[in-house]
Amino acid sequence: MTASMALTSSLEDYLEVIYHLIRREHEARAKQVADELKVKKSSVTVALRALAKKKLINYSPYSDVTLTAQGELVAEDIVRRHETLKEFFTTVLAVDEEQAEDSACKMEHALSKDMTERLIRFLEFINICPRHGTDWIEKYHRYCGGKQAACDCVDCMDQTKNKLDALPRVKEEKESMNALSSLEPGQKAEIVKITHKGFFRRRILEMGVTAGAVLTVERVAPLGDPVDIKIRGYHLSIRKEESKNIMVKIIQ
Amino acid sequence: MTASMALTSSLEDYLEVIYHLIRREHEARAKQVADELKVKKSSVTVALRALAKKKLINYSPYSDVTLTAQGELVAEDIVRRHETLKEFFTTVLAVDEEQAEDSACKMEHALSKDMTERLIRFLEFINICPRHGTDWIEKYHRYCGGKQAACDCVDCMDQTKNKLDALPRVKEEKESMNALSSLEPGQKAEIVKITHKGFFRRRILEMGVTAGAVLTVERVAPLGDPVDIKIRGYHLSIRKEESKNIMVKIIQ
DNA sequence: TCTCCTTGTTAGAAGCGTCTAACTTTATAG
DNA sequence: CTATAAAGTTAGACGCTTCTAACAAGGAGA
Ligand SMILES: [Mn+2]
Ligand SMILES: [Mn+2]
Ligand SMILES: [Mn+2]
Ligand SMILES: [Mn+2]
Repeated sequence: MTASMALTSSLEDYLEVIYHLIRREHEARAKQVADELKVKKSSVTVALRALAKKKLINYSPYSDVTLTAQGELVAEDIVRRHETLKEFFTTVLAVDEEQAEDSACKMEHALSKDMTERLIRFLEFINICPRHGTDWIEKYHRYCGGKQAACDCVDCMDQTKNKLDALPRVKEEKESMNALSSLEPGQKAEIVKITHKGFFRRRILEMGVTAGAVLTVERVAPLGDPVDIKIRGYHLSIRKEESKNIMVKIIQ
Repeated sequence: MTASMALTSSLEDYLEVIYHLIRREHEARAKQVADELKVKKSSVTVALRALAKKKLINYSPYSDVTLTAQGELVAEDIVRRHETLKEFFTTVLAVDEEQAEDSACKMEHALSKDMTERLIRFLEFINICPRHGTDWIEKYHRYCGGKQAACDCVDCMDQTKNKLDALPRVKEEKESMNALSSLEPGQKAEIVKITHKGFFRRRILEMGVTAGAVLTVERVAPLGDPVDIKIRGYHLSIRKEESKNIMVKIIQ
């Protein structure tokens, strides 16, 4: 509405890969996008510019890519379509992982909102329905494998009825990655990524502030500036501005 | 193997439309292809050249298009994928005709041989299995419609077992269109299409040999030349060469 | 601080599929 | 047989996606 027609299949795929990279690797770099999609780096540059123009990613040359709020929504939608198709292919058609993945990623671009929801409902139904359950789909697979003409309907009513509470809706549980600046005194966290560049990056790396290191927040000054932390036995004072670029994962 | 990599989605769609036009209208003309695919005539010309280069159609400028043996096979394959997907969408997901058609035609290009067969087996299974039959899928539709949490499993074993012989595999029954030259004396047929051009076409049209007219073969001379027919009350003698270009549908 | 390797960008090209505009061929109706 | 309409083709263009080749930036180690 504000801008930008629907995405092309190609751009959807770029966005999807960026989404996964951020989830998996904590950052999306052009090289990785290129590798995933098996295209050359220069093609990625073009695509990134297109996605940025549509306000789906934050992109400036030489720096890594993040998703805008809009981009996040669109990416989640694409992934949903992808996953839904893939689940149908693997659990119902018993297609192997690789082909399911492959076909899903080609077809996802043509799966409407409505059909996605219907397909999800269908997959749910297969899992939930107490009469046919997983068992039913297994019968189908046997029917495919052997030449058995139809199913051997004897054990029917005595099927598990308590499969209802086992319905495995994937809950996505977002990777909890925060900026150090957002922590409260007393909290413990593991450093995941330092997004600083140049001089300051080198300085804090030298002081032991590296990915994987565990820190504890000691004190936070009134307006959040500075933040005192304990790391590798030392005490360290970091300015708020700088602590925003240190990404951590909270530890209980 | 002999030539030509896999077709692009676009070319598959052109081929598919040509196939349907020949079945439905007895000939495929560029204009109709353009209308079906909602593209301009000039785009069709380009596509036809591409398909001809791949030896899937017989094409020469200004004349109508036919499928080669190869093209027929490929087209049938495309249609099979299309129909399979569409059937899944309509009968299982209960998607409306138009959207099913639309999505099927976009996704068909990414459905492998293997997956098509699996999907066909799945649709068969749903129809055949004596335990769940059509009823099962109807339950699914009710489950979608109302908020009913699962199905009401009471009438189970006593389901129709004789649905096996009602399995509705579409048998395709090819439209029987023959050349007049292939008929035996005594046979009756309706004229479907006259593929002659120019002078001769005008002449026989004037004599009442027009699409829709019904004729009876009276005599066929020793080597098939000439063929005597009765049409609109008149008798007519047509040379064998010329009767090859008069397409008819046999009437019992 | 300097050097070199990796990562990223730019420029220019190509293939595909489509379009518009102008032209040619074929069919049809007097 | 001729005039006109319809169908088909050609030429030139554009957008999208990708590529290759050459160049630029950034970072890690000497
Ligand atoms: Mn995809
Ligand atoms: Mn995908
Ligand atoms: Mn299609
Ligand atoms: Mn189709």
